[in-house]
Amino acid sequence: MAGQSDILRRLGRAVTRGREEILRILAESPLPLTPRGIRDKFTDPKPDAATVYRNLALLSSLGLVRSVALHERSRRYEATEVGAHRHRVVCRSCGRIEAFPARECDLSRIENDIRSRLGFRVTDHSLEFFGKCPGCLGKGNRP
Amino acid sequence: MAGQSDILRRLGRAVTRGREEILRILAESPLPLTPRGIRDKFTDPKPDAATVYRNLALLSSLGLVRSVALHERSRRYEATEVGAHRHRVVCRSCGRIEAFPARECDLSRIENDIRSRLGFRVTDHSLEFFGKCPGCLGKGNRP
DNA sequence: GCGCAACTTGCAAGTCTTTTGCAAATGCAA
DNA sequence: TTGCATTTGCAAAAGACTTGCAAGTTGCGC
Repeated sequence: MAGQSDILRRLGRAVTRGREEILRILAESPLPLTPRGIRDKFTDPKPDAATVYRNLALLSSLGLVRSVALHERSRRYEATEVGAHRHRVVCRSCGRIEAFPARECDLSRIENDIRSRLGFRVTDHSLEFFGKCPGCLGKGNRP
Repeated sequence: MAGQSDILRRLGRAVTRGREEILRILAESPLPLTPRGIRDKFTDPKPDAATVYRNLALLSSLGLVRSVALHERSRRYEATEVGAHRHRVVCRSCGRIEAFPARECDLSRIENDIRSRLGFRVTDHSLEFFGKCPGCLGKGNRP
């Protein structure tokens, strides 16, 4: 998809291998990735970690990628897909993350409520579920 | 509230000043605090940062406190109040965090869906809204 | 294609949060 | 009060990110 490179170009930002790869890697990943995980998916020569961080910050400020907070040590990023709206299920035992496309997450009423009661303009939200995955439920550790 | 100290005692964990203070500080805070922020609220002598981290890990594993991921550099913690269920609104411009007691966040249908479709047993969820607070909306920076 | 200016990258060093080892201090049950 | 497991403080380390700077690329006009 050249659309995102166009966005970069139009904003006067260079289209580099690093940036295109990050967008591709995130677009192909079913789950959000850490900066480290992203770098690992590069074929050699891998970019410096600092470059990955800088590019994620840039792409994030342009709205092309988005960071996801999953109570982990490191942050994760995912590609911003127009229209698509995913949430995640995280296993507290093994850390497994699974995407969960909420068929209808109607939070618009709550968002309206927030606007009228607090004067906040909500631009996005994050919704994650935590619990135990089937595998860990079977093992019966810490039920 | 002595109930929480009882829980510690019953589990064979010592009831120390550090632990009681953390529970009290979090219970009194309207917003989730970082480990650093918690330590700052101690009256001298303040515990070592390592102790705060260790105790937060302990209290968290016992379910007495819970960590909240707000896309910040540091994690935040809040006291677990039975029944109470809060969400937060975070300003992307100034970082201001506001508690938002959702009158009805009916995610139970989604949680049921997750259980039946993925086999995941959901124990809790995190829901945060991001946007701009009234103050920053007024300033008109990055509308 | 060429060259310049602006933007990017790699590298190294630095910051900040969180974790860990260990000996001294403390909590608690008997 | 004693004994012993649990906790704490301290110091060092690990890990995630950030920043300064010189060298390397990209984009644009020619």
